[in-house]
Amino acid sequence: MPSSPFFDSIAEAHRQWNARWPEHADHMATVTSVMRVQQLLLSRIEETLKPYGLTFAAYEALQLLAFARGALPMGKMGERLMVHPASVTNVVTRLEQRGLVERRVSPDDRRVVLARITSAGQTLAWQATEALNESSFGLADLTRAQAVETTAHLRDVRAALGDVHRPDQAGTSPRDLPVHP
Amino acid sequence: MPSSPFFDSIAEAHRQWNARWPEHADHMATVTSVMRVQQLLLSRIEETLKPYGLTFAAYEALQLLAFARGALPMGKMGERLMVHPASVTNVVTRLEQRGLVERRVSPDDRRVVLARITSAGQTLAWQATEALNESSFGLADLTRAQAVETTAHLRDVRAALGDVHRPDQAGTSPRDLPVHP
DNA sequence: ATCAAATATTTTGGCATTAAAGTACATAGG
DNA sequence: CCTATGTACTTTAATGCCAAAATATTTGAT
Repeated sequence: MPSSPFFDSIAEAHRQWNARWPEHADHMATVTSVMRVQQLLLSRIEETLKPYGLTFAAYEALQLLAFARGALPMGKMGERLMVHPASVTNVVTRLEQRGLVERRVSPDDRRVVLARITSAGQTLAWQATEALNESSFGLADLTRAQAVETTAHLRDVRAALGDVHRPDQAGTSPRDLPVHP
Repeated sequence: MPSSPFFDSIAEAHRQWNARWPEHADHMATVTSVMRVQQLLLSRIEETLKPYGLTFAAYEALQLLAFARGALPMGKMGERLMVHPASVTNVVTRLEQRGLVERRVSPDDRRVVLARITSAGQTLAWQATEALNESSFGLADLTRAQAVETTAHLRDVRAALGDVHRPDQAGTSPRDLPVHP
């Protein structure tokens, strides 16, 4: 019996829940675990990105544009990143101010704003990606096998949340649900 | 081959990463999965809590006080919830304005502020908890077995992140690392 | 006893996110 | 045409989070 108040705070929370609502304790523990891991990962990743002056949100946007061949419409970026359109406006504005990204109105449709990464942006994106890879995204102490297994289980969770089709029935009917309902 | 651009956006990202940095693609996919699941869970949970006027952060603080016997120091709340002290100040202020929580200075140490749940707060906490339990915290479509397995794998991840001791060696030496370094 | 260091909380500032309203543009139907 | 409706993006407002500075209080060392 450890002397510190909580050896594993999630196990402790599970016990408390189990004492009152045993039917729901397991799902509660899963949710709490996801939240906690996300919190820890995010802080490690942002620590790695800090030298490059990038938040994780900014990195994701920049990396998306780095992968893209040419320019992307703002709306497409929001879809891919699965964030609100206003968030795209925010992050692209800040990247643009630093000269990492350029905006221009689409010649085809003047409602559309296209974002394109600059060469300075490409350089920074490559460096930041290298740093993240080197740090294994904060998961250096996790074996690749553990990573693969965890991802597989989380895919089940995503399936239960409607983010993906049943894993054993790939290619059935693609879904095109709006991200922002 | 699905006709929609991304059948599973995480599998797609894994392929892209694997083509360039095969050593790191598995860890990247794990991180991306965690982030995505957290996002989906949080939005479901906040949807469930909306009728009670609670965000998830507010719910967690309120529930912590509901479980506590008496009053808790603000700092203790931050430790338990693993959030920044400023966040505790914020959320308690808002709960206090709604009459769900009361603040008072500790008689023992006048630097310390104690927070205690009111009876109105207890009632609301109980109702919100019932709603979350009913919704299985957004994971109603996940079996309990899947929930348990996922939690176990995430415990490995937490262990790799230093959040918990090695799962097979419980009770070694309790750690008392500060949450906010 | 006094003064420096540590502790507990709040304040301030910056960034992120969402919802809702506003602006500009495109398109389809009369 | 030209108007109604829809689309793409931005702006605004509210909330939340963290980091760092500020404030108040206690503790420890000389």
